[in-house]
Amino acid sequence: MPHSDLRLRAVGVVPGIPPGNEPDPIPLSPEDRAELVHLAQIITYKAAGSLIYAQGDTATHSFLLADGLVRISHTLADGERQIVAFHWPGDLLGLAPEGRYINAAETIGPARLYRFQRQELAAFLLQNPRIQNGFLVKATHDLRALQRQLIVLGRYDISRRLAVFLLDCAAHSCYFNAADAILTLPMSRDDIADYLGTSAETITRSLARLESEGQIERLTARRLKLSPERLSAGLTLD
Amino acid sequence: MPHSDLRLRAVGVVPGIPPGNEPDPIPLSPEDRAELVHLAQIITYKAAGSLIYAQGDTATHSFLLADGLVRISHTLADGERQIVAFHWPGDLLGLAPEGRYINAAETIGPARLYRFQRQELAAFLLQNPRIQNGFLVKATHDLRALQRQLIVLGRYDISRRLAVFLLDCAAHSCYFNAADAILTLPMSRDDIADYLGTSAETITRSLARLESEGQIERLTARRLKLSPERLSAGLTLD
DNA sequence: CGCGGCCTTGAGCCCTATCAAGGCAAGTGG
DNA sequence: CCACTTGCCTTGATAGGGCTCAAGGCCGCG
Repeated sequence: MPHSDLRLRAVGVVPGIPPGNEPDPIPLSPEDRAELVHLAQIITYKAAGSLIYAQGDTATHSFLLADGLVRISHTLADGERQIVAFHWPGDLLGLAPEGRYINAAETIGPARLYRFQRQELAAFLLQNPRIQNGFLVKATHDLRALQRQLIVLGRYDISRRLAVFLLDCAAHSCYFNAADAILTLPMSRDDIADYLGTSAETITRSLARLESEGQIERLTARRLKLSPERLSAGLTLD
Repeated sequence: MPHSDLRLRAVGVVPGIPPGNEPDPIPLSPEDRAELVHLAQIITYKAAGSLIYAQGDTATHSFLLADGLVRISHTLADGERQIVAFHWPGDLLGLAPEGRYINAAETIGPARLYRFQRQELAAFLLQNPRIQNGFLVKATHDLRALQRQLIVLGRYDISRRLAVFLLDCAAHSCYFNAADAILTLPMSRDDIADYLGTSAETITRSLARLESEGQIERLTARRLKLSPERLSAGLTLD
């Protein structure tokens, strides 16, 4: 292959003012990327909802998502589920510090990932400070993204959580057509609800509310026409 | 000094079954620690509520908390505040990926920290893979802690959020006396509320509720006698 | 002793969870 | 091609947890 699609996704600061624009990835030299690819095995999932690893499994591998969308979820003893993150191409998965995965990782639609043996990867990173630095920067980005989600869950009502979420989705060009401002949601109401700390019914009602306020237009359940300016108008992030 | 108090705090998996026990820090060799100390400047704050850095400030330094307690908060445009983390000794602060601090960092009581020039630290880490690896592991721990907080905010009612929080506090021996199970809260109701995504009034009411259920006993506003088993009984985490 | 910050308590209302039922769309087998 | 099934989405009714506004109490400090 001429040059692989291995990359480390950077996280923008805010609900991006211009949706459809993804920030530049965290820099990795072509040589470094080649070395990583060399170390990795490519895993492909064709079906949606495939389990990449389960909560509680022995953590044998780490992953780098090349293509597709993955949800990271944690199920409580009473069956409640919280989705802790959606991972897009360029995101790292399974960097569990302990011997076991804390969360489950499942595909949403087809996906392709690079798979690394944890021990091998760890040893490799120690030998390659620049790449390890890329991983550290990536972890820092992910920390910031989680902090922002914490703010959203802690301080926003559901409509605003949803507005942030839709804008976040719109930042990924694969699901958002900037030309006509149409977002194609790849995940179910349940997934969105479990990500935003609410219920699927409330997601539906909030979408209806956003529509009545002219912030979005529901073409079908999964196809939404966004008005990015109106969506971000009510938000106070940054 | 014989051996410094520089260390990288590890994060335990759960509301620790035996409170008062802190997990072993992330390993750093004495030489590595000495090098880090050499690179750092020591900063001391005597007053509570001292500003270490403000939201939006140019990010010139990173910090490692040696002693004391620090809150990391983000204030929204409408004045709402969310506390994104409390930092204990051994935690890293100000690892902002961009040029500016996203959040503010303020002391809660007296504090002492190691301060690093960001650029210097970055260059140093590139030269010292083992130390950089320690930082990467630390970031991974922090990621996990944030994920857990996300689960708590997304799926728990306020009483249970509070139970988790109290157990977390009790994991830090400086504020928890394991002998008599007395926790001395270092922060105000407002701080707790802004951390748990609720209001100070609700914190008070939830404390009252926990007391009526025999999970805690309020000696004074800031001194609580905990029943760790009962507190963790209602929780479903892990 | 008095002041101010912090904590507690109360009342009313709104948002959202929950339970329940119905609609829609895509896929399957006859 | 159509009936049926199944998963997902929407809508309704109701109850309750938590927010907000407001006032009063407590404690530490000057």
